[in-house]
Order: sequence, then C-alpha cells, then structure tokens
Amino acid sequence: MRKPRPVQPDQSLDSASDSGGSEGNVRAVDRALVILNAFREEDGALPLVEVARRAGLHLTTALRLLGTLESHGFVQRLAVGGYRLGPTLLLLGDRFRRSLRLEDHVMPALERLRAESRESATFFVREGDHRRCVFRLDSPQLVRDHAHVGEVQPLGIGAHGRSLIALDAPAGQRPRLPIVTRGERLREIAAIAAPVLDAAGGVAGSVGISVPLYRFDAAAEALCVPLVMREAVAITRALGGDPAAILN
Amino acid sequence: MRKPRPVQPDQSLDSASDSGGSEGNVRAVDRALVILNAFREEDGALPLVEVARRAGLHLTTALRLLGTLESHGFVQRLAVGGYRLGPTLLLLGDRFRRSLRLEDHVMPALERLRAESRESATFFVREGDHRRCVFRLDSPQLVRDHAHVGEVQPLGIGAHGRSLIALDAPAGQRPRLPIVTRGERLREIAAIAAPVLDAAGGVAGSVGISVPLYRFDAAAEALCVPLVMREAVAITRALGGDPAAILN
DNA sequence: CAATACACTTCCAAAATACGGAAACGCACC
DNA sequence: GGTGCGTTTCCGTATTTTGGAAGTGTATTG
Repeated sequence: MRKPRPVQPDQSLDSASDSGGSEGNVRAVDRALVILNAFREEDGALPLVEVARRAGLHLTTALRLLGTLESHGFVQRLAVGGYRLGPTLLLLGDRFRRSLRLEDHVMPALERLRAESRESATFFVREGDHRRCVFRLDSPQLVRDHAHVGEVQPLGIGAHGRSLIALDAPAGQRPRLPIVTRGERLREIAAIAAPVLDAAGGVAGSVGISVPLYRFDAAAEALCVPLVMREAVAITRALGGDPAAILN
Repeated sequence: MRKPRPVQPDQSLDSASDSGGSEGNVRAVDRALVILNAFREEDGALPLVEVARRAGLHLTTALRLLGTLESHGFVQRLAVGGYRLGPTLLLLGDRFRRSLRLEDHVMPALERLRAESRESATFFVREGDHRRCVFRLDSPQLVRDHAHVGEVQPLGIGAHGRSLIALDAPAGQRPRLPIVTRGERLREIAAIAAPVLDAAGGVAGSVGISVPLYRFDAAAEALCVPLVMREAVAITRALGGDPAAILN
C-alpha cells in the first residue's frame, strides 16, 4: 500500500496514487514527478496552492520541489506568479523521439499522406498494452480530429489499436490490411491504419490517416486505403523490414 | 572530479557542477534530473554504470533513482539492458509547447515558408539571455542544416539571435528587418529572421528560414526576405499584435 | 481605514528517508 | 573453473526531507 499520511490516524484514499507504484521509489523524486504530471495543457499557469492540491502535497513540500524543478528548467515560474511546464521538457521529449530513430522515415511518409489525402496523418508505437502517438500531422482542413503527440490510447480498439496487434494473430486469421474503422473509438471519426515492420521483423509502429466520418465516403476510402498501404510499405522498406508480411 | 563528500568537513562551495544551482534544492530530485540530462541523443541506450558515471552518482543511487524515473515513464528500461529516455517526456514536452499557445499560428506559417522557399523554417522564443528553438520544419532538400526542436542557442548572434532583440534598441537605431546573416553563427549557413509581436506588444518569438550558404545567392535572398516578413506579419496579426512595429 | 482572507515564503526540530559501503549475483569471456 | 564486469540486494546510519507554525505581502471586504 501507499502510505500517504506520516503520522495521521488513518484513512484517506485520495492524494497521489495516480500513476506509478510506490515500491522502492525515492519519495522526493516520486513526488516531483507527480507534480509534473499535475500540469494539464488547459491551464496556462498554476498557482502554488493549486499544484500542491493536485499533487496531494503540503504547500511547503510543493514549493521546495518546484524550486528544484525550476532550477533545471522542468517548470517555469512566471513573473506574474504561478508555474507551468518548462522548456527542458521540450528538449528531452524530442530526444526521446529521436532515440526511436524513426523520424527520418516516418515524417516524410506522414507528409505525403497528408498532402495527398488532405487529412490528418498519425504514427503510433506500441507501449506495453497501450499505444502512444509519436508523430502526427494535422489535416489542413478546418474540421478534423484533435489528437496530440505523446498521448496514450488503448490497444485493440481503433484502427491503429488493431493494426499494431494485427500480426500477432495466427497466420490464417489475420485481419485484412489496412485496418479501416468507422466511429469505432471516436464516434465521429474514421481511420485507416497499417503496421510497419523493422529489420528484426517486429512491429515498429502503425501509420495511418484519420478522417471525420461525414467526409469518409466511398471515394475517400478508395483514395486513402492504397495511400496508407503504400506508406506502410515504404517505411517498412526504409527500416529494413520485409514488406511481404503486411501485403498478405 | 566532482566529489560531494558525504561526511563533509565543512564549507561547501560545493559540487553540483553542471546545470542548476544547488541552493535550496531537494537533493534526490536534483540528482534525478541530472540523470535525465545525462542522456544525449547519440546514445541509444546507456547501461547503469554509464548513467551513474555521467551523473556523477554512486551506482546504488543511480539504480534507485532510475527505478523511480522508470515507474513514471521518464526513462525506459530496455529488455536487453540499459536505459533510455521515456515516453512521458514526449507528452510533457508537447504540453509545454502547447502552453505557449503559438502552435496554431506558427506551424502553418512555417509550412508556408518551407513550401515556398524549399528551405528549413524555424521559430525561436527568447528564454532569458538565450533563445530556444520551439518549432522547426526541415528543408525537403538533401543538403540542409541540422537543428532540433528544444535546442538552446545564444542571443545576439545569428539571425534569430539578433531578431529577438532587434526591437530592444532605441527607436532610431534599430536594425533593418528582417535580419539577414551569412555564416554568422554557423559558418556555412545563411539565415533570414524577423521578430513576431504579441497583443501586449512584447516579442513573442522569431520566425525565419535557414539556407546552406552556397545556395543563398541574390535570387534566393530576393525570394526569402519578403516571405519571412510576410509570415512575421501574419503571425503577429494572428496573435493580436501590431505589425507596424516590425514594418518600419 | 481597519479587518479579514488568501497566496506565498521562511524557519526549524524531528524522524523518516535516501544514502552508499559491502557483498551476493549473473554472465561473458578466458 | 576462474576472472572481470555490470547489476542487484541488504542494511545501519546520518543526511535530508518533511510539515507545523508563524511571518510577509497583497487583495478583498466591511
């Protein structure tokens, strides 16, 4: 169990608790990271009290932790008062992405997809039993879905969610690629996605397009399906993978 | 060598060494953040020993800290062994960027710049006495400069470095906009940049194009200069700023 | 203008926490 | 089977973090 209260009598069930475990974790660090996760994009800048409240920390503690985070650029303290996330995160986030060594091949593919379909193009990677959006280019059109790089979504549902596990199925029972869904995970969105393989034969990720459902008629589908397959193959080739496996 | 001295005879003047200060910082957190900064993109995965060495930490300490970082997704432990940066950084980095509330206006502008110039387009924001690359689109051409989102560069040098402080000068002595440099910060790169203003009249950032010097002839300059000015004005307008100040 | 409320900051003693030495473990390579 | 290297567990200690309380400053109210 996590024990939030030091001396306190008992109970409580709130406070921290969200993400990680508490097993063998360095408490101060744990709390600092909880603070970082307390920032949601909607809020411009959070006052100390609010940060402390969200993280379930004593004011003094939050203040000290924020000070340390600030000195490394993980949060910024605004002149007017209040804190927000800091620029070091931008640097590290981009470093993480580059460590995947996908950017050079994936971004051009997404650019082609977006240019030719005029819809949003996205690339997911599997992360345990979830998937994470790692690259994304928004549709140039006004009406589009709104998704963000970094977001986590479930596996098994949605075009990408199924595409990432499509090749896990026994050889005979694999779904037809690309996966096409209509309003499956998000009611008003259709999506087309196909897996991408690396040199080791593993699934490196999933490329695809998402389209507002009302715009996804037969013509749009006929346009998008081959586009997605073409780029899935292109990325797979670029990574040294064997396109045969997705061309079944 | 950095040797903090556990038992500490006296004084201090301390260790800390690299980044932040050590004044009033929570040590465990401080160290954890130093660990994150120890990851450079070049290295795929670092073994524990290497992380500990770079961060100047005892092996045991690094192990514990990495464990905590991992449980929040700030680092990943690869099956084969070794650590690398984790996906949570992607999420937070993007959140930081969105908190600037520039994306909607800046990215389309960069896309137009790149499309019309076929060169790399970049957006910097000022950060104290430095500047940070916040948005960037790479040139579609093979030969181009290599810069990354998140990187910090000096103020006062380079086209963006000067553009960001151009309006700080007294009204009569302001440099002509856009700023055009040839091989100033990077020997083989030319750049064109202009500041962008927000509704408060402050400098929100700097937009521009960078071009390999050998390609930057009179024709290229004649093409790029008006493009950059056009987009600087467009972003300024979108942010509610007054374009007059950059058009003088 | 006094009085109250609220956000933030400083101080400090207590103790819980993180530290790091040592030693065990696992593995590859001799 | 032995040696070297990277990793992990264990554990006593004292360093570090903690959070109560009180102080400062600014806004809000009566």
